[in-house]
Amino acid sequence: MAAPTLRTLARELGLSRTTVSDALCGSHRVKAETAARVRAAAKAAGYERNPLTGAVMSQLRRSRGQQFRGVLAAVEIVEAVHSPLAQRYNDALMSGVMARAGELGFNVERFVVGPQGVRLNRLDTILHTRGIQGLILLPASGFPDLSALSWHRYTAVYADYFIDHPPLHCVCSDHYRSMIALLRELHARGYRRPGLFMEISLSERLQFRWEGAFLALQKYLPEITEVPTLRSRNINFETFAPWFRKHDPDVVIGHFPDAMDWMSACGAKLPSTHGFVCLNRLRTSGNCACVDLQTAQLGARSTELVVGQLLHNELGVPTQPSLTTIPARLIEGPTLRPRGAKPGRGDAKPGKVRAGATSRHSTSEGGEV
Amino acid sequence: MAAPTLRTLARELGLSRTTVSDALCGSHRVKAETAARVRAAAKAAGYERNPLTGAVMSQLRRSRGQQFRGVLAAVEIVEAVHSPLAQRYNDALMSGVMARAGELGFNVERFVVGPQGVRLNRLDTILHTRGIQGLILLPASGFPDLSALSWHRYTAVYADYFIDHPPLHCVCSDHYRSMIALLRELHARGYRRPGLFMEISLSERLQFRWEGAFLALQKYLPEITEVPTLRSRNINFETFAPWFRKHDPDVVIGHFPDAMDWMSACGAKLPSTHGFVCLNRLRTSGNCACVDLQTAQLGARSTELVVGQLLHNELGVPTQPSLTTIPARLIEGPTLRPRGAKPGRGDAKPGKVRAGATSRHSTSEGGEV
DNA sequence: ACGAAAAAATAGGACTGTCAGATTTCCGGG
DNA sequence: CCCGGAAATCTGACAGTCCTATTTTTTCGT
Repeated sequence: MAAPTLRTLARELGLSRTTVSDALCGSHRVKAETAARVRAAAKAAGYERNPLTGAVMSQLRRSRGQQFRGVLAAVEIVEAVHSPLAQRYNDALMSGVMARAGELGFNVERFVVGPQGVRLNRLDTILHTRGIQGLILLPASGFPDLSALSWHRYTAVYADYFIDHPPLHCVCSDHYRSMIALLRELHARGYRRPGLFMEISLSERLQFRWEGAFLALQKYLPEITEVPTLRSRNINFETFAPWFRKHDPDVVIGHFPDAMDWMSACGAKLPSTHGFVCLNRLRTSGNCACVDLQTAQLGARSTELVVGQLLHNELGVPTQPSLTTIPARLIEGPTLRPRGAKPGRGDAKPGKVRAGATSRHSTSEGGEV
Repeated sequence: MAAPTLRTLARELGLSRTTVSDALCGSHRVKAETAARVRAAAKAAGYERNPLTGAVMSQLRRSRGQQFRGVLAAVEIVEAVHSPLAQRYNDALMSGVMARAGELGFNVERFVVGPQGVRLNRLDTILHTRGIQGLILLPASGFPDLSALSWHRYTAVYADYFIDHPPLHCVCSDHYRSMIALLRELHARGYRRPGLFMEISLSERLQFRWEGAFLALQKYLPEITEVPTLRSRNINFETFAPWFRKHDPDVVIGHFPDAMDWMSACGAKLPSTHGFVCLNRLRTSGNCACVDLQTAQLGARSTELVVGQLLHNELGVPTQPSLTTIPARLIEGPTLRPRGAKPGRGDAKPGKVRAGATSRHSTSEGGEV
């Protein structure tokens, strides 16, 4: 006897194929009693749905007609005040989200949760009544808890490193790899005493990824003089200057562009005697070399993930959350000497990558930082 | 305007959809003149046939709706000999790939590229004639170059950290975060002198992620005594014993289970005086605590990514490659004392996590390692 | 030159599972 | 008894293929 199909099964049961399909997918549109009956019959008949056909049919049915496919929610969780930087970061993310969502046929609506916006259970209601199923959660300070939402109705991505309530897929910049690539590039330009300053709160938030990569590569790059990291709760001229004067790094890496002034005040000339790289482009005003975290790309990829799951009807919390990362890019600026230029001081040799295993890495990842 | 389909095109041309389909497939059943006319119209209308739908329909028609499945290729690139460990790793990946592929309606075929298998351009031909479009590339040693394949025909994922020829999406274990979580867990169990040994080649391959996380957390965990990492081209008893005797770590972390013997030979008792964690479960024989890299999950996620792109007809090299990671898990074993147990030596205090920011991390990521 | 048979070209039907929208069934209140 | 609304169920349309049916064209013997 031939393998049973949806239609065969439906005829046997005296139901329509749709009802059978819905019943087997656990749709709420079917009466529980009927669904049970269908499942029993399917099991008895040895029916197995063809998942590939199902996927093809699904996208077929959806793509029919006009372009508009639905609405995504961009959810911002604001506990207290929102720093201007966080706001700029979220705006950059959103530009990527909107662009890709538009390409994929979705509209995006922004919601703010917290004291200044709606409460969580109110959001749940709004999303439900509006029929919104796809959520993009913008980075929140601390450890946001969204477990109160009815997750069986939504599919979501958190645009930051980690969320545990509930454990969702995350999308974030690849800080670790970016630091590795940055140091390799600086090394190739002849810098031999890279120094890193870092506020402890920032470092903790990223699980020390900037610093971990920095510490590891200090050990592995050839001819490096290890400059200890300046680690502090509060980085300002008073904490920076003694560290800079004592260890005299030939290139300084850190989050605050103010460091350029501090370096100058200590007698450094940029870029002739010393270099500087800011770790976040959004903090700069375009007057120094910096790392572009590719924020818009992150937003775009987040959107792709959510839409992909939406189109396959994958709602709820994922069984195994994953983290998707995108490498950052080095933006050139007047605070770094280019490749091949002569170092400004005697203790470093002209920038040429040494042969060996590391140089192969350097070649393969040279374009990005 | 909606995307043109076979039927729209046929109506425009005043032909039946069958004729159009045959014409586009270059069937001899259609008059050459008609075929040319159809191809011109298809190009003008921007018609693109959905190959996956085509495959589904074809098999559906032939096999009377039996269980049709698409096909994915799992490609193994073997330069010379394949170490037993690499083989076991790939097999574990494959089990995850096969399982998820089955759920999604795909069969998987394994191909071996290299001296022992087919050449790259031969693979290209095979995949083309078989109509295979989805590729899962298993980890290869070194820096594999697959740019010779006709990438406009395929969508692929590399199941390792990085590939640049061509730059594809990658899926890999999150070694960095796993080390962070592992150290937090060891700290919570009262260990205060963690020591890491690492072969340089291994470390380089992973871009020092194990070590980077280790170095960073040594700085940030409270009450830690920093034990320098044992770093060597070749780790054996002769290199291990002096390091172990000199620094006396209270828990040793590394890839080789042999270290347990070396520790015993130096007078250590596991787990009463010292602990040990192997960094790769596949290297152990189940007699020690170890880190499970979640290999099957990685295979599953890789498959999801490839299938997702296939269903959306997204072929070719991605515009922006991304890296997807999954955290590893700590597997308990007789070489670690449990949480709350008393340390075996006087220099460490009972295992209680200190209050503060780090403890929140520890709580939120405690389950995984 | 004509008609029948052969050949070539094109058209039709059936097949899968899904989803939006239509239709039917059910139930309580007026 | 009927109306309104909700719940449950059904209908139709959709993709590309391939086998078969139908139409059109060509061939060829008389």
